[in-house]
Amino acid sequence: MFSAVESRRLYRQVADQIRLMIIRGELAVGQRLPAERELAEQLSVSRPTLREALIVLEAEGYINIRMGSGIYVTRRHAAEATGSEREPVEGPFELLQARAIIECAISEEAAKSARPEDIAVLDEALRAMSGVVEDARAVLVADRAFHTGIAAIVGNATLIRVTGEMFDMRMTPYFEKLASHFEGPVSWRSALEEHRAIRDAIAAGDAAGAKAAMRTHLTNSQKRFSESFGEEFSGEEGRCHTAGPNKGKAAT
Amino acid sequence: MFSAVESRRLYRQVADQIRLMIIRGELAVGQRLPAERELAEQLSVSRPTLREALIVLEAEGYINIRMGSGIYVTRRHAAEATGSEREPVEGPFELLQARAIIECAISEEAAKSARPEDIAVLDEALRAMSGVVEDARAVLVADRAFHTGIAAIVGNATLIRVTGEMFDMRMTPYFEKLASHFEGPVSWRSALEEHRAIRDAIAAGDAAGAKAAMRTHLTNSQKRFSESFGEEFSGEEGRCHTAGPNKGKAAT
DNA sequence: ACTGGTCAACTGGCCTGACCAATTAATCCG
DNA sequence: CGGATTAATTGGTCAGGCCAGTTGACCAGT
Repeated sequence: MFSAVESRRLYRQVADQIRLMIIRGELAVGQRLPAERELAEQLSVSRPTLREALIVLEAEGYINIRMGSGIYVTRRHAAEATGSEREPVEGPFELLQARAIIECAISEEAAKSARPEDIAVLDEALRAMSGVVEDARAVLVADRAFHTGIAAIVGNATLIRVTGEMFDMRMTPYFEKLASHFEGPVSWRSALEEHRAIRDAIAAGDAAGAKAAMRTHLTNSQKRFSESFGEEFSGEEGRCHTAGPNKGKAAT
Repeated sequence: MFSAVESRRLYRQVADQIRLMIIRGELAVGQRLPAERELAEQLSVSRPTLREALIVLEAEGYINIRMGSGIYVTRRHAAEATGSEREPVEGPFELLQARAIIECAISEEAAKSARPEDIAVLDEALRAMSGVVEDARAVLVADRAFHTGIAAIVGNATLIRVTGEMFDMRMTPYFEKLASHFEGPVSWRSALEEHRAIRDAIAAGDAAGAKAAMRTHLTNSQKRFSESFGEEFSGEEGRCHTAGPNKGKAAT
């Protein structure tokens, strides 16, 4: 296989260069870039080419172009604002943050309409989880059952599906590899206790309490994760596919 | 209010138009688009403008531009990159309820960390929407941009993706057929007003207000829907709390 | 008949230069 | 001093042109 050489289009080279400067922090967030005409001259390209590069960066969410005003740096990392999605999975911390926001709201809602039958479902999931804490695979099934069970209380299929899909994102090889470092009987038992707190709040019809308990749970999950991996990953810059059990630095 | 002059950037209108044609399947995947010069003439824009629109679509992954060869449609949905073609569509009311719960929480969070640049993005979406209220296609694009724009404020790619995916569920033939009965310039103008309220609350850093405004917006959407729904298909009852059988099943 | 090379038509990539429209700040007037 | 006006700045769009890569038809050599 002779790696098809892709002749880089000029506007892409320009976009790459500016994007790199933003990521490296050489262009501060909020800072205004030079005018298009000036920028084009500095980069030795024509204005249309420079504009095409800027449009790419705007589509990626790095900059914001305002008519008559100027070009401004909006964010430093690709938090993707426009659907130019990259890898199907986002970072672990990002995922947990999203789950915290969404599932907290769901728990709050669930507490308002929980019936005895719904609580029974949660109890079943808890019981199952307590019995398989040693089994890395089985415990995940029980964990998932608990979280989707909460969504099921609201009685909304979309919520159940979204909750399940977010949970399933950890079922990728990359996530499992990372998870194997911090998930263990000890951490699962902690998670189980937090689950019980959530269940109790929902059973009591305590919406605020359920929300808080869920937030505590997912925040702690995040904490357990970061502790096991140390600060090397705290930056959590993209898919560092650092194989190996030893926690090597994310060689990017 | 006075129908806001269409001051939208031209290349975005062009991009929106082509993107919608792709999403709707009017342009088949793999199909080659007309040459840039010809396309520009058909759309009554200059070639540079058309190019800028195409570059946006390429950055979003909808098309693939091969120099010397042509422009090809690569995929129909932005989310198709994951390869998972989802079909299990839930009911309209169910979807709106789920969005209400989830997007309320996101708005609440967004209000806590909104910066001027983020508000500028929302304003851009609002302005775009106000100019195309008459255009059933274009208004959807602006609507989507507003909702994902809020998620983008939090800076979490997962939230952006989930928000976008939920929105895109209305892009199915079934939903569009139903929507055609209740969506119109009048209802869109109401939605626009509600959007403005949400934007103002977020800009003011009012978390509770943002949450409430978003809930009002999606509740009203549901109301608008059900009113027209009732006229067309009178009799149909309480579909909004379906999912009865799901209530017992935790693991899906 | 098949292979390899040449060539012309087509298509995207890039440029120059200009004008329009929105924004912003300096300026003027009440 | 404050609001309205003007002028400079900046992004948005356009026109036309040239260059470079792609493609396929055509032709010479094996």
